[in-house]
Amino acid sequence: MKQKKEGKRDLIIKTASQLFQCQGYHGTGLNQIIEESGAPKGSLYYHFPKGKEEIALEAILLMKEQVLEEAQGDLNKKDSAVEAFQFHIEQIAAEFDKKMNMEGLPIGLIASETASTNEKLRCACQSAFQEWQSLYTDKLKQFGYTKEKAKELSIAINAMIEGGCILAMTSESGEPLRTIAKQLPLLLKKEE
Amino acid sequence: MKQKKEGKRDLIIKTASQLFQCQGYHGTGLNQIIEESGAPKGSLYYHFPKGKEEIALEAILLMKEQVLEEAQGDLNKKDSAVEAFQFHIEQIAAEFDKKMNMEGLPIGLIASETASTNEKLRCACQSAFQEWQSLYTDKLKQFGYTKEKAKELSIAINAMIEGGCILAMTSESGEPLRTIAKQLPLLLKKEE
DNA sequence: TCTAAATTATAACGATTGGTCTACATAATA
DNA sequence: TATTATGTAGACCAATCGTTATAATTTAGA
Repeated sequence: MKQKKEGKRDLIIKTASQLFQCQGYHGTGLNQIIEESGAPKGSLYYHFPKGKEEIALEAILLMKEQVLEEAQGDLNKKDSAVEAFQFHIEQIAAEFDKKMNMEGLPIGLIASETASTNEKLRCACQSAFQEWQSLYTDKLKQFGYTKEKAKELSIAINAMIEGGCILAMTSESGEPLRTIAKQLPLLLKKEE
Repeated sequence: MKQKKEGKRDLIIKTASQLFQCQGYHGTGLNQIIEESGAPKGSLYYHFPKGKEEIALEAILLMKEQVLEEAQGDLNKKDSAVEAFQFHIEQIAAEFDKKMNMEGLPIGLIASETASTNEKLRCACQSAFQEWQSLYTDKLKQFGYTKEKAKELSIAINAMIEGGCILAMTSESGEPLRTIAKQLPLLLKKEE
């Protein structure tokens, strides 16, 4: 009952999330979401009466949660800030080396294509970025950085990862992200 | 003659370039390009018989050239790598503070939304990134970095700027880019 | 078992999309 | 001026888009 109810709706969100990361909001049509999720078209509007935008808002939440979860896990595995963030970025890089699944750009793609035309989606994306950056800030503070510095670095790291994912997608390789990870010892160097 | 010939065609490319940076390839329709450029629809297919993709390829070249020109100019104005790149990034940040014009994401947006579905566009974007990175590499070498280090840093800087533009668009402010510029002294610190 | 609610199937809709085509207009050249 | 080359206007097309609506089917609960 409850399991089946959550199934189709969640399947749509999950599939939409993946497609939006790879092709963007405008480049992904509802028919493709339906086909790839296996969900019925009648269900789409039943579950999401406000249509495509509503699906996108849910997809953005899912992207945010997924990255939060992965980042949390990765950042908890190491004892220093440099190692932790390098590990996290290298995990992302590894995803781009798998030829089977095309990896995408979480949040950043849908954010940049809709920022100027859809205020709801822009706000949802901004919220997601803020949460990611809060996690990074908290982690950096735990590693001994001042609140101010942690805040700045979380923005820089977020930008680097988003930009790195763009380069990875464009070059079809995780290499740019690994290059970025390699610069972290300097970027995160604590000043005396 | 030649002036008028270049006029409409270039106007289409310029307008398309701007719209693709703000809304992406799929989020921009040909009718909007025509309306905003003032060019005639008959001319669109006259000048670009291969259609939308052909316009996009030209738009990508223009984006590349515009950023190359700006970066070249900015980077030539300062005596140290840190100052030069900070200046360049701060110039970009300032563009996002102008409320009149919505600023976009050159190359990165069209790259990320088409990387998995359009090989020609992906390759054109990859080419553009390579040229930007080559300029950064050359400049860093001039400032005394080893070839190896210069190459790595050019990738990291490119990623930071692209990612920073995404954050700027999403937050409707140049502030994330200024925060990024502030991290450059450490990132570009020369190791002894 | 029956009833109500939830979900699905499917056709249709209006709008927009990128593209084609033809006649006409304008500019350039001899 | 006449001819050629270049460019424009605007109608049309098929396909796709996101959405609506209704009937049918399935599920859940009493």
